[in-house]
Amino acid sequence: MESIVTMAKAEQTGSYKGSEKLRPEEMIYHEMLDAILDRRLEPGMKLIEEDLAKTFGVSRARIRATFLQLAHDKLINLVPNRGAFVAEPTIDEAIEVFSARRMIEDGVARKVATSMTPERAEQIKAHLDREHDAHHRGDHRAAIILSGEFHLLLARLSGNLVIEEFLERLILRTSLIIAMYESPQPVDCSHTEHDQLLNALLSGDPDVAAAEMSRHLDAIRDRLQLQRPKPGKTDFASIFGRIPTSEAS
Amino acid sequence: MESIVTMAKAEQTGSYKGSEKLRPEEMIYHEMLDAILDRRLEPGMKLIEEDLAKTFGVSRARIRATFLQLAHDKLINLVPNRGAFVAEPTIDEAIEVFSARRMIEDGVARKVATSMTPERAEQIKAHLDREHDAHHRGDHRAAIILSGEFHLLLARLSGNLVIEEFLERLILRTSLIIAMYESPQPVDCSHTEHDQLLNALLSGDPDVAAAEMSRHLDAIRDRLQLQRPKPGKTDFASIFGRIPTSEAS
DNA sequence: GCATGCAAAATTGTTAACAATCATGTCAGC
DNA sequence: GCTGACATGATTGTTAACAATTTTGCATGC
Repeated sequence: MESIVTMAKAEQTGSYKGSEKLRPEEMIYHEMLDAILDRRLEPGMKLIEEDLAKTFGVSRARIRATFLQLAHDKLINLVPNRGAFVAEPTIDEAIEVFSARRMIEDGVARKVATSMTPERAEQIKAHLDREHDAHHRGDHRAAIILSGEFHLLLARLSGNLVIEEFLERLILRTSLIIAMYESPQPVDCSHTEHDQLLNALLSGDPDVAAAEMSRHLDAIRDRLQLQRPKPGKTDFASIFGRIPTSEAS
Repeated sequence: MESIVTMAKAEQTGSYKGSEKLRPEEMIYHEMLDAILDRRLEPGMKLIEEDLAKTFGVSRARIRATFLQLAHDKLINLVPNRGAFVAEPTIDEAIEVFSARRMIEDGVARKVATSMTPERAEQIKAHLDREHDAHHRGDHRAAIILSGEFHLLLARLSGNLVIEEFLERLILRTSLIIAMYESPQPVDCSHTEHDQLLNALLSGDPDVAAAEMSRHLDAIRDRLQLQRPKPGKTDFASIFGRIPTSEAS
């Protein structure tokens, strides 16, 4: 099974086969990343160093280093003397991430809108074609990846590496949030929203572009189920009232 | 000698003495941070694991973990099989960092301007008073710290923890850039610019606030000497023409 | 039956020794 | 005298064992 992340890198660089030659440390980081974003590792799950070390055939030291990376990206939590746990972004956290993205990507949209060229427009259109392709093929997995990369492409076009790297992490974090809070029937309509975004960018008006970007990010957020208590591993709320304390009802 | 960072934390929390109780790992991170920002560790300098381990009385493993943190913040470079080196931000990198800050802090300024309250205004004014104090006392060190914290305060008032944390790293990175490229006679006039910024924020107009923030960040950048080749450790350029190859002139 | 305390197991944190890699200096050969 | 191979030393990368901590299970006492 391909990994979401290595696939993403492959899409980006155009050489998927090359991903086999990743250094072991990067390989492990990406494998764990994928497992988390795929929810093969559920939020809150304990990550035991030695088990992972054996699984990947490396020493615990390397797993520890990988943990530091993932913790830095807020994808796992590191608790002293307790270990590592897959992150469980709260609703407030999710809202803040979207808010942060809006602040940053508004700026990205402004820059891209005011620095648009025919070549860049073509580049964006080519990407949208691939998004549409994936959508029509019914490839939900690829659609999610490409959707994230659309935002990353705009960040790259804005010409600032610092912003690009930060947004990359924020998009990963968003992926975890979506994995955790997405509605049961995932209605992936973001590809049409990306079309609208392109139109706004082509208008050349930074305010129009920023407004459209904000609308898009809000729409993604609003498609999530951020109002529910959303059961964790131990969900008391949905059990209360049904617990047979002695012999009630 | 107090550390810049622990001082900063102390200013922030109001309890400097408490910094002694930092966990050793954090202590080491902050010590190294300070040394880098103070230029006691010069850009490009090799950081040898064992020496540092002995210096701090810990194992190499901890130093290694600290390196990962610092590398993530782009304050050191980690080269496989070669070791760790204090980062040497290039001119292009410096320009990108300021550009990134402008994109983010424009948004911060907009939010703060539109959500201003009398209490918040007082909070900002109180901070500015401390900046003026430090300036009039001639305490350049404190002035630099407080200047950075001014921007962090605005980020906090913008109410987004994600942005706040990212900006904190970016400010550290800016500090290294300033340490590397500041002009010989440091003219610290940023405290008056912060006054102007407050006025803009009080106007309540997001566009005015964002414009003032951009102007301020550009001003900081323009006070640096980013045009020079800026000699590294081994400065050939300034030696060329004087080297006696055999017996020429 | 339930809470409390204790002991054993599991897991993380730390250290030291060993292996692999890279930088430095030396020497032979041209 | 200069170039390149080689040996040496320094440094990083890795592993395994040990110490400290937390979790779990069990027994004891109420």
